[in-house]
Amino acid sequence: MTMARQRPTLEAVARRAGVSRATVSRVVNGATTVAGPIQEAVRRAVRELGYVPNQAARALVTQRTDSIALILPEAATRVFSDDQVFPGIIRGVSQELEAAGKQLVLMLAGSPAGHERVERYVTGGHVDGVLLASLHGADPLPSRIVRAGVPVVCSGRPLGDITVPYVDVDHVGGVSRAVRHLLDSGRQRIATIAGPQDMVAGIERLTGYRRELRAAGGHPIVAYGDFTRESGLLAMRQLLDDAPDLDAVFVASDLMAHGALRTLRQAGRRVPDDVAVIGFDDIGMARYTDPPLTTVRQPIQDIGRELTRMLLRLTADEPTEAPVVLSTELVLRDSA
Amino acid sequence: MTMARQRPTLEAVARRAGVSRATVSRVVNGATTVAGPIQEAVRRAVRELGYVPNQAARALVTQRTDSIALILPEAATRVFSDDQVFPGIIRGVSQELEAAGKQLVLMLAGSPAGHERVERYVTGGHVDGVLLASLHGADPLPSRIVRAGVPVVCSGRPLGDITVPYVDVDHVGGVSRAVRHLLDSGRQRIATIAGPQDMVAGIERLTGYRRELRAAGGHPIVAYGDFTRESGLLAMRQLLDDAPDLDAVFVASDLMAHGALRTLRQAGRRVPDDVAVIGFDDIGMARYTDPPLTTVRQPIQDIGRELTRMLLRLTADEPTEAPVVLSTELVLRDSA
DNA sequence: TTGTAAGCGTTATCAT
DNA sequence: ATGATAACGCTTACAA
Repeated sequence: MTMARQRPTLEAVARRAGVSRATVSRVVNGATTVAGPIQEAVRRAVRELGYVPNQAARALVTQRTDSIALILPEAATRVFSDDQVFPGIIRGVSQELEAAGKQLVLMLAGSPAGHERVERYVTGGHVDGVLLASLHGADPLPSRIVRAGVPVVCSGRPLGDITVPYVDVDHVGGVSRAVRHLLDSGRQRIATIAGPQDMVAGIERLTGYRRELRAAGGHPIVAYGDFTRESGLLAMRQLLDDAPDLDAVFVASDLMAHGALRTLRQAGRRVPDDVAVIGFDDIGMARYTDPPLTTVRQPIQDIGRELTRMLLRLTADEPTEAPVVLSTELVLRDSA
Repeated sequence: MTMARQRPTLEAVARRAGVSRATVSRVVNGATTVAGPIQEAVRRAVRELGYVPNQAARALVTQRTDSIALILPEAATRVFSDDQVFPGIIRGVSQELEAAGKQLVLMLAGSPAGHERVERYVTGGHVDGVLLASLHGADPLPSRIVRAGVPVVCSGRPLGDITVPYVDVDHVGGVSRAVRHLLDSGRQRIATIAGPQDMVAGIERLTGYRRELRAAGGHPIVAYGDFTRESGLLAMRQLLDDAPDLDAVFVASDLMAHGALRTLRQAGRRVPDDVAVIGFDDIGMARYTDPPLTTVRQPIQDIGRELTRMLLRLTADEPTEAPVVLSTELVLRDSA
């Protein structure tokens, strides 16, 4: 039943329609220079034979594949958690790609082996360009891909290599505003739950906290998480241990903030009365926590869109792109 | 900076190493028939030039791409929710594919346009085979892809076309056990929150409930959800409205069960004392609900692995595969 | 407007 | 063991 039938080629269609291969190619690719009746005949032959162009052959000559890879150097479990940041980016990317008629190819690369295979895949010419998000440390992947002549755009400033075009958000500015808000509302002992320090987002948000606090003569109190809810829950416990007198905490992601909220409740601290909490991201969930979360909003979906637009320009051979930094905004709800 | 340098070809490597293209090809593909020193020279040339084989050219002649598509006809938001079923399948698929040295290409197709592009992509020869999950209604996609000569395996029996190989779980058996357990523990008014009726999983689980209940002379009480937590929450409300005297509910997914639990608490019903609850899936979260959820376990990751093994056999031209049905098991925790 | 023919970068089949 | 050379299926000058 499956019967892997020989796929019909241009040649076959041409014979059936009684024209040349070139003409069939023209019709298939929507050229306007083909006479009406002949177009009709070709289309019929295509339909009857169930012809679909062989992409490998087409790519070989055009040097284009009309698809774009989005690489996430993360394990499946991580990407598909309830952290709505990845989905937001993916949605933005999908939208722009859809509009451009390009296909999105999503690739996860948790393991080192996966990392390598992904590199071979994209440098092997399977895609016209690459979007890279959630980079850890000074990952050599971006510069490797660039060196292979494949256009790349990163989400978040890449740590090692500054020459790769990227889209990022104003982490420091957003965090500063958050900490200042805490300060302005009279908080004295402001702690933070920082993100992983091998990722720009983690680093920058901690920098923003430190900078603003120092400017106010405050004393940093830091615990670290990895952007997961569980890690936020744990980090908050540690914070409570280290500094039982804290009265505010800036948490580097909403998901971690959610975990922190749980710990605070278990510890009998009222939010925001005893402890004010501010998150970062403004994912959908932030409205539904108890109490609703005050947070630094980053335009997640716009990141995906901007990334994609930049990459499409790059693949269209437009000149090198300057980094784009999107702005963040403090969203006041009830937790601070 | 980006300088889309001409990618070096086999030809270039051959010239540099002072050998023929054929020899380079042999070395690159790990043939053992090449003399040591020559191998060395070729490898050096490859390194110096940064040569990477052009996959389009290779695919054109070998008719293989060494990559497999996993298509999810769902929007990004849906796939990347906190329903851990998708990730589980993806993880299983990744494992098997990794072992086989094949690349996973994940494709989401929420919109009709996306649907069509995905079809063109896979029938265009970008991949050696296709895994299809989360099919809705009598989606023509599987048979279309089969007709194009590309091997396909579906997760869940496809609704329209029975001729496509698939892997599924014993929904009916699992649900029967769950309902029987409820009956055996003396429950009298057993309701259900069913899944979407355009998906096998939704249909079969409802069938299991109906069948078992009817056998016991019971009276079905049904509300419908779409496998999301929110829909479970709503459906439970409706159930409480329709049948305030219910004392048990079988919910067709753990995520919906989680929503239902919330509604029950809000309504002041104690679980399991007033109302017993049984879910389906046994995702990680099921241990952490309050109370921990009794549920029908399906081996999610194994589904992914089995799917992949089956597809790999198919692409290796082994004969048509009979459907595989994995068994389910009732996991007793505290909610029933 | 249509056809002819030259590649695109590999692999694979022959010879040598 | 190595090298010519013919495909693979398509696009695209260039001719007609």
